[in-house]
Amino acid sequence: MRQSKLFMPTLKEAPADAVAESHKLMLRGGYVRQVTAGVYAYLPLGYRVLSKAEQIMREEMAKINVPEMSMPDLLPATLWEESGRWQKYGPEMFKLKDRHGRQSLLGPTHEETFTDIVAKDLKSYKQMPIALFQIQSKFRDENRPRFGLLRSREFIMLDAYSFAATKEQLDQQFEDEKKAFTAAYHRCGLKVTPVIADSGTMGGKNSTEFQAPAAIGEDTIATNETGTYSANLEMACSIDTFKQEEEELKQVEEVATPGQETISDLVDFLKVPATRIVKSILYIANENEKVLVLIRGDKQVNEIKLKHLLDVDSLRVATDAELTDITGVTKGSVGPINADWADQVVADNTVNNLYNFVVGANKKGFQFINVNLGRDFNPDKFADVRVANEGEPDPVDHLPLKFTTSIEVGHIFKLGTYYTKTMGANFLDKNGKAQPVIMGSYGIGVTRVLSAVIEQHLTKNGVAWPKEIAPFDLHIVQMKMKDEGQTNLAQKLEEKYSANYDVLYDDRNERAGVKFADADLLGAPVRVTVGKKANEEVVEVKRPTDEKATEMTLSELDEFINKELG
RNA sequence: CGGGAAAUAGCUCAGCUUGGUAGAGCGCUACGUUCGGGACGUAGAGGUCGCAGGUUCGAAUCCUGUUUUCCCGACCA
Repeated sequence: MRQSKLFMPTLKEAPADAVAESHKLMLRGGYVRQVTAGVYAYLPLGYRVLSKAEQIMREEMAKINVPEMSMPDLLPATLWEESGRWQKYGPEMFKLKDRHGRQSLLGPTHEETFTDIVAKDLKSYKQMPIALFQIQSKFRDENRPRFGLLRSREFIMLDAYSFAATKEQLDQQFEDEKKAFTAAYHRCGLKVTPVIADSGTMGGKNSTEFQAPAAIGEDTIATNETGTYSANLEMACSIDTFKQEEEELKQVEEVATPGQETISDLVDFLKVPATRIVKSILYIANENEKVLVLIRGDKQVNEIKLKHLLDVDSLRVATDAELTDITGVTKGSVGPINADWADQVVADNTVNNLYNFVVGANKKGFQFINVNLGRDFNPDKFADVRVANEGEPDPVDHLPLKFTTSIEVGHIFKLGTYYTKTMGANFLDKNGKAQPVIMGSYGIGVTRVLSAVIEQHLTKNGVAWPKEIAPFDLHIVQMKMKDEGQTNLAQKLEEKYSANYDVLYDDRNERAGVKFADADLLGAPVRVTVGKKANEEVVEVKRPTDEKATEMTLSELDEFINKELG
């Protein structure tokens, strides 16, 4: 490809709107342009990278015998009413009406469509296990699109769906997909950690996220140094290292703590450590159930864990008005004693084994001190509902947890029979008995992969593309277009290497500085500069991470390219 | 959805407080000089100042409304 013909509008300065380094680079390098908030056009360079990443993913799917197909973007609401997600999915769905007034939507994911079109056609256990995938645009009306391709409203996703007759088959399919995904990320040059994850609105209990550590990530993952434990912070568990010495039980006392609302207020006011105070927070589950959650003062409640524990669709902290309405007191005075208004009292495990601690007295501006479990109150259940802290031992090997921000580049789910049951996709098992098909779903955010790869491969002046997804393998940069010797050599190299590689030949009549700057920005794995020594058939070769270029003869170049690009 | 900021040339921004015919740098075009790390000079092209109302003799500037974009958070994957 001749660079003079490639629409590659590079910028010296990044638009002020861009914050993430990957976003800036994609705009500066001429990979993408924004059309509207969270919607991007892929220019030739961006499209090439995208296509290469998709090709890798196609190959990895083929290796596990999963064929490609394509579902429509435009879907009828009726399908989603069948699964119950027309309501449940919420405002994130792009909904629209056609001219006949029929409700439609732009697909944010395709569990329903695959259940309808594929699962319902699987009539016998003999047809399974089987899986299919597609790569297409997905639409999610994100509340707040940001960071370029990292959180956009229209994005490209690879989504695979598996159909099994038995749990064992599903487990095997899940492992196959996990392997294929891992291989695809690896080939894209992306460092990825699989972590324990929350399955959100997708349903199912067992899900794994693929997280790519990066400076700009929206997620935090907790891992130990050996990698034997890794979880999204939303799901991470850790061992509580605090231990209170056993004490003689003292008499409960009510003390006035006027105006003290927070734990740190009470620490100062009562002169006790936060570990001797139990925080009480009122949650509203499914908009009707009042759940009082207790946790030791130095810890925080993990709402995702709580949501799983309670097995509810919605969960939120009660508003100040609701709190007063329900308990009669304000923040800071709520507690578990005489809390008849609570439908359920859940205590985090950190509350166990405390002695003579402080809780709200359910009387405005008062606390009880010297409170003890069993004697003064009993929670309905104990559970782990706290946010893990960095440095605490992991639950597997008891090694300290390290937190890393990262980008979610994929998520795989063991869906089970939720969709097939609600939508009625049954098959006959060996005994001739009707059973719902057991499904799994597997997604890679293809456009996120691009952002993540860039985030992980930034250089001083651009990016160092991993060779398998670089927009071009070889960048031939001719210094002087008017020099016939240089032109001859550059064209000779272009022709020779185009047979096996993607070659970009910078044939623009630009100054050397401009060409070098653009070449750094582009970051092809191998750059060949054709300059002064063209007539001696000597070129300069540089990889994006090399400090300096190296002079090479043509045969040395040949060897180098074979070694670098394979 | 709560909070904050912004919208003036392709990009980065000034001008607005104190109303008076639209500015700079980079980029673009032409010519000349230069020619291996985003050159220099000269001459140009390019903007209904987001949109709609209002105040005024006169609005980029003041007022009202509206749209869009970005950031922090909540939500979500």
